[in-house]
Amino acid sequence: MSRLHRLGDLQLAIMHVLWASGEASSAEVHTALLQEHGLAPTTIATMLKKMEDKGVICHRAEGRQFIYQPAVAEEDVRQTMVSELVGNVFRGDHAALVNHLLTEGDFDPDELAVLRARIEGARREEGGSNV
Amino acid sequence: MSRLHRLGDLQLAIMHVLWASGEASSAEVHTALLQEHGLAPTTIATMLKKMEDKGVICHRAEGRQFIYQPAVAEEDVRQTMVSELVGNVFRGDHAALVNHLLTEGDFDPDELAVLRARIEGARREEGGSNV
DNA sequence: ACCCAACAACTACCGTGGTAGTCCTTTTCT
DNA sequence: AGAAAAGGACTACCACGGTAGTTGTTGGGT
Repeated sequence: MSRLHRLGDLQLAIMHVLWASGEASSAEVHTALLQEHGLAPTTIATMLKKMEDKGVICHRAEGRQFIYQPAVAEEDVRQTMVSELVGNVFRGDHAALVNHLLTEGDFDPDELAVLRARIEGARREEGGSNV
Repeated sequence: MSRLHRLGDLQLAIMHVLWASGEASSAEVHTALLQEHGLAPTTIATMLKKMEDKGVICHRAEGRQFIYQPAVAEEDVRQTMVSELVGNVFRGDHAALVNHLLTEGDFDPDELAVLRARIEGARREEGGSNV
């Protein structure tokens, strides 16, 4: 039932590296995040260890190196994080969040078209025969 | 420029009480949250103090009691929290979050209609004639 | 006048995210 | 073989959210 995966900023950044590349060594994650975060290699290694304890990633040894892989799907994490945001900030009103995004965000016409199509799809799915 | 207001779960729950009622004493906040959280009165009081230190609420003395008021707008907090979620979880792709919500969330037809209207509005504003 | 209840203040403690240093082992290069 | 580099293990620390007990003061009721 996809228990909740609440991740911190750095943890999410690391997960994105792993999701994108499928797997990566500590050093690879470090170099991937060096530009935006500029952290020490040991920081990444420590975080990877903590994340493995947490169960969101797992590792396999390759020679002396550890190769890490995601143990949770990006979709699951998104699910958890969005649910929590909706629950805590928007008091469970997910439509209010969409509204907020539409009001605040600058969407270009292409994105809006995609979203409109999505809504049409959801509407058909939801209402079924009668709408 | 509305610096970032990152709030925890309990802090958000407290803020909702204050936003809803305009102002409240520690005891009032406690009773308001008693059902869902069931926390000790001192816990609420401590949290209120920390939040005031943080600058998200302020208080005024009324007799021996402190009456707390929000010092940040709900919209500002939403802005911060959503921006952070979009940045950290969706890598800045706000449309992806809307997409996620449309895919995952169960919206009833009414909500969908409202959202569709919103999108139409945004589209006109964005791409169409000047506004 | 006195005692109790209310309430703020202070202190304490835990978990976790984030950051990093040091140490120990193993491999590799000279 | 011996030194250096690489990389995991262990330890340490800080900030902050969350949770709550203890203390001290003060105002109100009897």
